[in-house]
Amino acid sequence: MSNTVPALRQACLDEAVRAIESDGIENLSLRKIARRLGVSHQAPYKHFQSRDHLLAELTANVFEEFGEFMEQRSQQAGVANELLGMGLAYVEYALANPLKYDLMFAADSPTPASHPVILRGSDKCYRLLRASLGRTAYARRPEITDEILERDALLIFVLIHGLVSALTSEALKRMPVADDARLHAIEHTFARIGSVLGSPPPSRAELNEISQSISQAFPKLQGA
Amino acid sequence: MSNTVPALRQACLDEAVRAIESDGIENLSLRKIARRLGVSHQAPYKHFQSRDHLLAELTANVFEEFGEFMEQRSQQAGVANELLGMGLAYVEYALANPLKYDLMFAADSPTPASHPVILRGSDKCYRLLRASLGRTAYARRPEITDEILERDALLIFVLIHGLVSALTSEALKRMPVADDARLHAIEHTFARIGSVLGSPPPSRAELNEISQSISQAFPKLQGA
DNA sequence: ACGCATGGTTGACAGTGTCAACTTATCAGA
DNA sequence: TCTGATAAGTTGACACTGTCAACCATGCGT
Repeated sequence: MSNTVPALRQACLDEAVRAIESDGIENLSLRKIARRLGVSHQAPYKHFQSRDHLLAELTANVFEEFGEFMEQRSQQAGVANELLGMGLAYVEYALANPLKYDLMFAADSPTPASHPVILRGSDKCYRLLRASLGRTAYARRPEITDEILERDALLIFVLIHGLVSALTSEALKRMPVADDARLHAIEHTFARIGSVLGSPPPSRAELNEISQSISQAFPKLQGA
Repeated sequence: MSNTVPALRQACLDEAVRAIESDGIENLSLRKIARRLGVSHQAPYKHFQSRDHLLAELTANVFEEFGEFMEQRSQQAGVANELLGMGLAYVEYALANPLKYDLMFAADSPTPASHPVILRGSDKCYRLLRASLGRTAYARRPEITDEILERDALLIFVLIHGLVSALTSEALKRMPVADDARLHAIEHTFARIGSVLGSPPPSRAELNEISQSISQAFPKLQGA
């Protein structure tokens, strides 16, 4: 077959995620990968034009994994809680894989605009959110036009992304945020998402639903 | 005087922000700074233990600048609009200085937890937000306990930080977000902050106030 | 049998952070 | 005034990085 993927290419990608997760993303070095794979320092360059191209490929893969994770979780949650399930999956994935999350959304190194490969996975993620939002009761309210729905989809992303970003930001860890606020950040955020969309505050029962889902998804709220 | 700050030290810091703003933060090199200042490659090390120590110092300065900017703007806005003024100042500063913003909040390189210098400025920023929130009508509602206020302060930070982060993220620039939603993201977010805090939706007049402040702060919504 | 693309090699170059050692100059205290 | 220490700046080296260039093997289509 002419389309078999060379083994080394995949091995590089695999080793790269291991390296990133142990040494951090900006300490990733193609030479180190080559060394660990017992191969010459130039071998990876036969499969990736440059370090950034490898990063971009990796990012695309992570986006796909991320999207699949969210899709699966939101389906498991059932129609009524689809959006909540997806949101929690988002946070769960991000907190469990902070470096992969950085790969996707950190402004700096990994994702120059010149690597369209990345679209492969990132498109899907956003469509997932919008589609899910479109299926909620909220979307059936008469005043919710397509335009408003689009704006609110972005707003929800902003909120959840901000939550994750704040929870993993080194800066915020050091700010004088009350411990209670930090501990309940996820719960509090999800409890207020309805209000953001103009729904009445959640009922006692809905709040319990949320708390329960959260304590299930985050048995131990992450430490360092 | 024994406490005069060496000129080279300040020159390094100044040159560093210039370098960062032209070449990006991870391309900052102490050697390049030394070269541009016409000085040997080791001279900066007499003033900064390591590259990261310089970055940390820089970050502390930026945090202070950021805090002062927000404080000033929120005072200008007057008591009634203090919080709105501060929020807009936050976004304005971040969009005008994306690399400085990264310096403060990017997870990766600049801010290892081992550089307590940074607290110097970051503490103040958060206290500013909480104090400002504490002076609003919202805070005088009987059901708003200290605990809730703390949680909401964090929630507001999450929302605004997420907004900025989304607007500057390379990933999001490429996602299939509707143009209208992107263009009105700031406006939409601020229009909904009240709802997040459980206030009734803003009146027509309040919405106009917001739009006006925004178009004043962002004469041209930023391009690339 | 030939040629040639593919995947691999070694070698070099410029650039980086950082350690170490050497040179000054400045300034305090004897 | 001499002395010595300390701060500020120098040169030199080392290990590391990404990447260019050239070379070598293998295997496949003509």
